[in-house]
Amino acid sequence: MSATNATGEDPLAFQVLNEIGIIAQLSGTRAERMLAPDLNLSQFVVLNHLHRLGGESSLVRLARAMQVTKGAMTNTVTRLNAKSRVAVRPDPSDGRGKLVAITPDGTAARHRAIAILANGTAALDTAIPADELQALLAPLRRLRIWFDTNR
Amino acid sequence: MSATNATGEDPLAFQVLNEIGIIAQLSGTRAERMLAPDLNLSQFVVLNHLHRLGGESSLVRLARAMQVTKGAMTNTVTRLNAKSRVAVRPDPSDGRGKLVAITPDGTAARHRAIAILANGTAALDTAIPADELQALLAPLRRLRIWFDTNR
DNA sequence: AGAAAAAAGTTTAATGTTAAACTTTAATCG
DNA sequence: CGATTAAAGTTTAACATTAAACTTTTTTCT
Repeated sequence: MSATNATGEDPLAFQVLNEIGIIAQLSGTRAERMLAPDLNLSQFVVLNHLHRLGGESSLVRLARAMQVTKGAMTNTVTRLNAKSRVAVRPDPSDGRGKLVAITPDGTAARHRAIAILANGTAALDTAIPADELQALLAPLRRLRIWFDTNR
Repeated sequence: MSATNATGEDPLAFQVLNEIGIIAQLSGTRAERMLAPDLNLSQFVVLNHLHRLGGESSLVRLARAMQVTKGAMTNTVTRLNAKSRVAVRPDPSDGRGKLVAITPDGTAARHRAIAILANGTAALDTAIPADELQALLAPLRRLRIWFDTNR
């Protein structure tokens, strides 16, 4: 059984994942460049998550949400904490745990980042119609959920 | 002007790129795990590219095609060469350049990798209908081309 | 209650990446 | 031509990440 079909093309799933991989890399490095040197992308994603959450979260929950290891999250939170963009306190109900919350400084940094990134994708919004982006969203979510479930 | 709309949601482009980023990460680490320790993903992508190309390519062209730096490609090609999966020779028409070609060993490694990866996404093919994947392809290509053009 | 297992977080070594400096060769242009 | 500029490739330092070992605390089980 060959993985390439009669036309010599890669299987459909490969093609889709290949496009997704390239887009992720290009948009990721683009975002990194736009945010640097104030924030890196990992730090922004954590701030954004905490902002949406509204409250506190633990390191392990953050690591799971961001799909990184606990060690990587230790690193990211340590750097955010060093710039007072998050506040970290011991979990009063669990001696092992810590609780991480976004600070006013962190909220301000997130706000600046959102403005920068939105500005950076403004041209995209004009190049690709909103309904086309909208149509992508549901299937992409299904894909993401599948990978998230089957790992 | 705020980047979040009246419902408090992220802008559409953010949501799409966020899903894409997560899928890329999950599918990438999945592929890495499946290929290890024989190949890593970068090496596979280079072999796959050279196979499709059919001929030789230079380091810089490979680096551009894979969207990585020249340094990263030096690293990847050096490792592939060490396992005789590519052959490297000086470019006869340019004293600075090198030409990289896939070897029979490289073709075999690629073939094994394709089989492994196709097997790994077989479940995906049953979970997500082919026409849904097919429908994703064109808009994703447009997105990829936009990011590729505007960097 | 006590022992064993699991979970939260940190640390370490290894890996792969980028950006930038550098060497060598080719192309440009005055 | 000769000098400058650009391009191909390598090397280096810095950085983010992972996997795995480790410590501390909590949960589970008998």
